[in-house]
Amino acid sequence: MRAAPTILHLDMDAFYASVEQASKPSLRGKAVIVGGLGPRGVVATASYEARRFGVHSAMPMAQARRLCPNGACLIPRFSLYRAVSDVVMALLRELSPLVEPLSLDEAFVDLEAGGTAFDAESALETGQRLRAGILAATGLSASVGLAGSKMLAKVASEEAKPDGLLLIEPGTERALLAPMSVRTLPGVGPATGEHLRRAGITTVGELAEAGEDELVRMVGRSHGVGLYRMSLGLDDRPVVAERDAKSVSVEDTFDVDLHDRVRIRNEVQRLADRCVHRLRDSGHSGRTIVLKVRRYDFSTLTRSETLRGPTDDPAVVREAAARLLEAVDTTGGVRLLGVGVTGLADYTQEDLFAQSMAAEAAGVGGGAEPDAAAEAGATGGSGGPGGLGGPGGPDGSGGPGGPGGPAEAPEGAEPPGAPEPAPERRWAAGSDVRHAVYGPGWVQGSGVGRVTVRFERPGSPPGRVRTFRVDDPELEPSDPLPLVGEPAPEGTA
DNA sequence: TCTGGGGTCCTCACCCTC
DNA sequence: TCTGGAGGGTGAGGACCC
Repeated sequence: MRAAPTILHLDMDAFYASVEQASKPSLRGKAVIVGGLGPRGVVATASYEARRFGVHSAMPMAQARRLCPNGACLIPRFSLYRAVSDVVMALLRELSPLVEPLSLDEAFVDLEAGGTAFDAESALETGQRLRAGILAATGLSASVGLAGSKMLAKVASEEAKPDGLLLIEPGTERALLAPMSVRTLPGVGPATGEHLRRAGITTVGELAEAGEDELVRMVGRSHGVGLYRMSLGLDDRPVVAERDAKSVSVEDTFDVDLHDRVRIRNEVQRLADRCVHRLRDSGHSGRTIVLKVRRYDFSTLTRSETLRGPTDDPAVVREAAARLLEAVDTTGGVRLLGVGVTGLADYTQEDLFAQSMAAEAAGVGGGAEPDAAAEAGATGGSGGPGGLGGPGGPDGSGGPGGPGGPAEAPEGAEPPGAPEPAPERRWAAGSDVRHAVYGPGWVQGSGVGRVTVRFERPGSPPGRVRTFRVDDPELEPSDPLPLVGEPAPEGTA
């Protein structure tokens, strides 16, 4: 165990919701819920004001709305969160070269490696300075945990929330951890927590008393040994600055279950293309293609296929995904589809020989019916128009919550040859806009051909609300404004 | 009105090779 | 030649995290 508490864990408080409150002055001090707004959306983050109503992450958005009917429900704006996160991570890198980001709003820092702290006193000073720096640079509060290991530093920041700092002195770990819930420990989720609870173990102290052998018997070798060590406060995992990605995947949950086999095939192709796009963006190729299907009853299955060599060829990934789909029974409906690539290589040179061998081995182009044939025969295995029955035909539009996921068109109703009418502009709640006359603002709500915009910006007083037709030519989507640094011009709001 | 998206890691089963 | 075990690769699923 480390002698000095020089591992720092940073956790931004209710990050997405705090960014929204900072960027939308009228929401400060109010309940804000960020997440998917579609019928199957879930909460990504809730402000502390919303948490008082019982709203929390991963809760279905519909339930959150019931608990907190007056809360502002907004779609996430990842580009803005990423920009704010970049500012925070840059501050961390001034403290040490060893910064391990866990997500946009969390990171470990090895202060000793950076020479910024060597004992409790210097660590505390560094932590306070960091929190002040983050507040000045972003306007946001952060919680900091300091300890001799990653696990304890994370526990400390959790205890310090919100807007606090806590240092765990060496030697006090076991006493501090003992009364805490086993769920405090990383790696103990609902399933393991329930498993342990049934064995009469609910606290970290009871975990330590159970002993390593008993824990290994209960939850397996790897997990058992790790749990026992953590229950004693032992954790020697180093802070790792660079981690190689191991997989790339994309998935979509549909507002309404898909039944039509042709539509399902098309969605898989679309996902395969998106996945390859992401794969190429990251400079990787990959060898194993994974298809994920979540059925109407929430049961999830995966099918995978390993090629002879890595690929980033969209056609190869599409074909593999299509082959995998053929082996999956989708009768009853599909709520989610996903395509992923694992076994990543950091080179992208196409090994055509490997691909052709793999395709041959799998029977593609070698006499088995090609996918094009399936494409042409629109009946597939779904029994033709019977697939239309489905879930009672809700329109799936759900008002203004459009971009939450792919909206389900009426199945089997392919677009006719007639020219398509111009699609109605959709304004997602929370998204940034700019009006030619009133300037920057954000969408407060939209429906029945109208969109309501609040005109305010970071640093301005709470702004006025105005309503426009959704097709108002003077209203345009815009990029988010920075939270700090751009003074609000006179006359705003 | 139930349950997102993008990941990592672990376990187990099965097959094949040595 | 047969058999058993070790070990790697692959495929599938579960748990967990943010």
